[in-house]
Amino acid sequence: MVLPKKPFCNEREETMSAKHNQLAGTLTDEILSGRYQAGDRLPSERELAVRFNVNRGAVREAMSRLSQLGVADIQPGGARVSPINEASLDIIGHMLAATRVPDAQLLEQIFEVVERLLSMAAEALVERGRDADIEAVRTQLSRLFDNGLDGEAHAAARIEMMRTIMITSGNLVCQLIAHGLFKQFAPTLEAVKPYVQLDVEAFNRIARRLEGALANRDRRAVREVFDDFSELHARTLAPAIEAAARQSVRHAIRQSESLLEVAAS
Amino acid sequence: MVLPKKPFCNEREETMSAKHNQLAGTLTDEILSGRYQAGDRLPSERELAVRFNVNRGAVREAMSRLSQLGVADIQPGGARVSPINEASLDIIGHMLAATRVPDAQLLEQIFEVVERLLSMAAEALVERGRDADIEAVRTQLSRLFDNGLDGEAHAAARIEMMRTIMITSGNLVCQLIAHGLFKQFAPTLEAVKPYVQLDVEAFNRIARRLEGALANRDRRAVREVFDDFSELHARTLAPAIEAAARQSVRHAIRQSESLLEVAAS
DNA sequence: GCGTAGAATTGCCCTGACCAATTTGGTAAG
DNA sequence: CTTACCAAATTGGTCAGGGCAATTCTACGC
Repeated sequence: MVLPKKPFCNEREETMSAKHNQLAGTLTDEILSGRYQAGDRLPSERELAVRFNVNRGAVREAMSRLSQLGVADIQPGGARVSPINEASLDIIGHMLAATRVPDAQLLEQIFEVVERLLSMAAEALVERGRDADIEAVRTQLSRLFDNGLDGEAHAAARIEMMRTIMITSGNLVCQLIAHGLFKQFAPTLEAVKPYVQLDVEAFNRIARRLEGALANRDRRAVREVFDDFSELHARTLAPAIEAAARQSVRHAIRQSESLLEVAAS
Repeated sequence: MVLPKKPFCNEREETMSAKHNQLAGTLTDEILSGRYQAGDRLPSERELAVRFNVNRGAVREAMSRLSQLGVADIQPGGARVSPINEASLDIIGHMLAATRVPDAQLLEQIFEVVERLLSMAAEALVERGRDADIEAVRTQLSRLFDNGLDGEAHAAARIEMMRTIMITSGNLVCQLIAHGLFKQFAPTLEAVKPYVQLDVEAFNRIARRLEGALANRDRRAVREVFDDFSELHARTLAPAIEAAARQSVRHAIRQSESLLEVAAS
């Protein structure tokens, strides 16, 4: 009975194995792809079980997942698909991965939201934050000045700084949204990173301004800097995403494979 | 075979019956209440099954839910509870309901986030929105001028207008967050509404300003109005929430009942 | 003390079945 | 032709019990 707690060592997260996970993913993708319209009845559990050659229990777990994801309204008598805008925030990840080309418009919307929340968190930080937290952000900020960074590393450092700001903000809601959004965006970012073209000059200018705003705890300045920062950040990532999208049209194939894989016991 | 679609008539939403739902709720509450610390091992499926006198399948579905909620990291060998700040946005509802007194700080944080997103949506609306959408918001706005409204109806109308703005914004991410947040906040709001004390004067002033800003599609004015609106809105709800909290200390009891109910087959 | 093999535990999946509620389709009344 | 209503089929929810693979725990040997 040696200390059974705090073994926070699970490195390999979310291998997405487990049949019910695959099934849930497949079904979610099918719904998101428009194969089932909002209001349509979903096939019954038993039917799905034979179609994908899995046990009904697994189907039930997958359906339960769909229900909590908010893409399906499941109740005795039958399950129906829900309108997309009534779903959970967690479908963003599916939408990013499901469409063969990462939807540029969706990414824009994500950045738009992140910008506002990031700005909010930063303002809270300079207004009510502890010195230590501000110092932590400044440390991360200083890394961006390293001209030796390639686009890939710079993008990672930027995202990390954004994450830190939103997490250190005392606002739990902000933390949860940030965590969820970044977590879902991570795979897309991973695929996009190699294509990032960096405008070092522009970033250094902004970083310097942010540095000053943080040091002075100037709330208004922080807000303005982050408006510009977010815009630049989005403008940097957008073309990279487009480039990456052209490269990988294999998403559709992978999706079909996943479907067959599940179907093949 | 008469049109089997569009029966969007399910009025009675989420009765929260179904054992696995109750179980998931109970477990979530137990985790959120701090009975299990982050990193602790959760009891095994089999143990939970006998403890709550339910089948393992039900336990599995509940656990699956916890996993997707992000409060537990479940993997072969045992399930452990995750840090709260890595959870899904959907735990907010549990946190609002679980604590006997609706946490004032949490509510403040919710309002803070909603304000930002609301402002964002409103700005997008006046900048890129269609006339019809703006007209819809103005219609809802005009209802707030009805001096006959009591605090309860006024609060409902306000919330509804906020919802409309965030939903009509083309931003899907904003829509999802808004929908999720309002949905989770609804029960609390319902309990609080009767205690609302209305400052009609202040609201009318703000409504008039908003009316003008919308009519002129003045983005900057919209932003400023919503800063003030949100502040007033929060200041109106806060004391009502406090009053309601004093009234209902029965939450803890209800929680215990729910636990026993599940345990009693 | 340390590492390793075996045992116990645990999550995962399966078969097969029953119940209660909804849906469905047809029938009778208006 | 429409409407109200009733029975059968369908469907989700739950249950029992068992096998498998991976992890965790334990004890043994070094």
